[in-house]
Amino acid sequence: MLFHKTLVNWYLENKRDLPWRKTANPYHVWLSEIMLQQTRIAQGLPYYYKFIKEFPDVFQLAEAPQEKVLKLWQGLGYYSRARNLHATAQFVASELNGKFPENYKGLLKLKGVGDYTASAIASICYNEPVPVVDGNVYRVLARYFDIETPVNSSAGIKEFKLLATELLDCENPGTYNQAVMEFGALQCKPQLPLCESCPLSGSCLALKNGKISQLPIKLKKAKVRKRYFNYLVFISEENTTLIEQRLGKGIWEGLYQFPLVETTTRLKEEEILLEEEFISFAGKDPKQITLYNSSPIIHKLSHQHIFTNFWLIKKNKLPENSVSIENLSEYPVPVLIANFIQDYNFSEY
DNA sequence: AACGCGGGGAA
DNA sequence: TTCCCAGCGTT
Repeated sequence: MLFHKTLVNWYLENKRDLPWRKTANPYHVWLSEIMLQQTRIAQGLPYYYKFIKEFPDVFQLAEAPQEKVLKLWQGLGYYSRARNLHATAQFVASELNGKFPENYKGLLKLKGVGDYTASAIASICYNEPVPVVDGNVYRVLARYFDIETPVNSSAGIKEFKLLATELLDCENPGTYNQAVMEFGALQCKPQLPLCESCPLSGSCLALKNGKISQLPIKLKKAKVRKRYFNYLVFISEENTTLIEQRLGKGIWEGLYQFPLVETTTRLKEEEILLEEEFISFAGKDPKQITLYNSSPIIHKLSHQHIFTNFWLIKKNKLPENSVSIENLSEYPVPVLIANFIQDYNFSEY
């Protein structure tokens, strides 16, 4: 049987019941695709429900303050997706009368929509014959055809895109595209794929050649960077604290945090208390400054390990721009900060 | 072409 | 630990 035919048959039998599969509404499909970039369905699903409930259409998303969008996105990671999502909603609402572009080329122009996402929306919503090539597709094709070209090399990107184009089921590209991805997620999994029950096992070259566990091949990425954060948690007698928004480029852009003193090396407790920058923010009265965590909290991201200390600093009064501790939960914050706020119950003050 | 960008689940 | 997830934008 044809490659695409086998996959679509498998898909119709085995696909998961997911909310964005019940519709061809481009707003819903677009939202789901942005959320699922580099994100597992299990992790993205609750966020999808939250967003659909809070913003039933593109106009309501467009009208929302960016902070509200970021707050709803909190915990999902890759926050530039949320900012681009919001910007694109505003563009579609105001410039396109609320109608998304109806083909690959037009969709590709939207912020946050790249080759994969434009192909996904165009094929699913408008039946345009364009192939998706995501992590699942790389894996399925690399194995089935025993291709050793690194999938994240420029040669690999070209080769797999071309192959995917040839394999595409032009009659129902949306269903086929979802079929390959679902097949990669459930059957042709990264670890311990289910080759015994695989409908393609008879013609899979990697299986035949005993190379399933070696494919796909990826080029190694850069090492993780270590960083050392000291957060200054001020607490006034009026139960207010100081927060700041992370500006400029870099991690957690646009999110809020406590005032931060970052050091280039790992310092002992006594040493940071002597740092000029630390003193200028926190003062040097040892009676008012205590370290909350007994050992550094290590927040591990795929590209950074952040060693964190939270310093509690009592003050009589704080500047006008301090915020009430009760209102802290309204601000979008990194998971690192959210965990602290939850763990440290401000109740004793 | 290479890098930066989150957080979490699975083995 | 290590891998990798319905990738994109910037440099």
